[in-house]
Amino acid sequence: MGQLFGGLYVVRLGALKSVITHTDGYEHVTSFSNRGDVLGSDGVCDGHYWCEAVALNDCEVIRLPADIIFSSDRSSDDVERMLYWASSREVTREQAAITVMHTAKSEVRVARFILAQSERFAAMGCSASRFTLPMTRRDIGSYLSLTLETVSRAFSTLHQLGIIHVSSRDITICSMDTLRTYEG
Amino acid sequence: MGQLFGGLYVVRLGALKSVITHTDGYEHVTSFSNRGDVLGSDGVCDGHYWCEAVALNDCEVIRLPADIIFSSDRSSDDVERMLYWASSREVTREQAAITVMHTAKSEVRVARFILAQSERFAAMGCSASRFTLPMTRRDIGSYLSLTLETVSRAFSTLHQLGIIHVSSRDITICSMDTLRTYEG
DNA sequence: CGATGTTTTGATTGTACTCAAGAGAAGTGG
DNA sequence: CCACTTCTCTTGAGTACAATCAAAACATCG
Repeated sequence: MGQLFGGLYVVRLGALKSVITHTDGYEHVTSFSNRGDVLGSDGVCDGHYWCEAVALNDCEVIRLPADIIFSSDRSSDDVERMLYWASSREVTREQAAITVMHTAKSEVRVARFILAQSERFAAMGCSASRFTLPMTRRDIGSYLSLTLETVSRAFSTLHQLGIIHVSSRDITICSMDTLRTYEG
Repeated sequence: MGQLFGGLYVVRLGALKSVITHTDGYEHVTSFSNRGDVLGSDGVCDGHYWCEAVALNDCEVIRLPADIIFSSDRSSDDVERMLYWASSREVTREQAAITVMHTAKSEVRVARFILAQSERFAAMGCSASRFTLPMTRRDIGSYLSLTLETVSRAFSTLHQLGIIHVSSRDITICSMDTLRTYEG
């Protein structure tokens, strides 16, 4: 965080979280990254990274040096295109996160979060209905602007409603449709 | 909103708000813009504008066409630099907004908001301690993720504490230091 | 095994939302 | 100029929700 922009990073394996530490010590999780995601596009604008990436498990990350990305000969047009695409997706997710934060009920936020995770696992070729979350309840809470207790309670409620099955970080979605249409 | 990117816009006079309308009809005010601010940098990434700008009073806005900004000859380096600078500032403000949204108490959020407005008026050469807000309580609420009633109550509380003087949209900051250090 | 971190659950509290009503400001047309 | 409408703003009362404090079960790791 605050470091000079040195390039982009592509996640090849594992999961990470992006964290912004504010001056008052408060830490906010801004995003979770899986295989195929691009990290570091937050450093493109003014040449400094805004957030810090923390591995949630064993990771493998590939670095794309800045000079390759911004080479003056136009041999790297595809890289540049990818960069724009990545930062565009970042904006989309940020906006979506803000929307979710406004959605009143904590259970709905958590339901949407589980759904989003499910879709990302599916996109990686894994099961959409059974997966193990790589992050803690505290991380989820920070990401959704909730306390870890509230997140835990939301998981329990969704479990009791028979929508999902929860065993610590192992999640099984019992009724995908109910989860999708869940509005409290 | 959703329109093809056609360039950037510089505010020459007046005040505007940027609004994102979500699919469920919910409107969220993402920023307020004054003289000197740049609008439209949200459309750079994927070629479509994400939000809509609404004038809060009589405005004068200058358009910088896209082809001038992205001209292949490097005669427009200063424009390009301004573009990056503007989008960088956008990110900064967005991050700051997220932080403020996490600050628990509504009165603190409103206090910070008043302070930010004061600084922006000062930057425009106007008085930092006496100004008229161009936006409604509802707009402020949307921006700070509060209801208009809560915003109104926060103004009243800060008034009763003798920190500011409020008469509808006319604000007078009585004790700048107290406002700056206000933490509830 | 002890130590540390994570998760769950309970009880209580506080804050902001909701609903509601009225006052004030601003603009429209007779 | 004055009703009339339409916004905006304020204030009150009650409620709902998530935060907080607290404790115990569970997991992970050296």
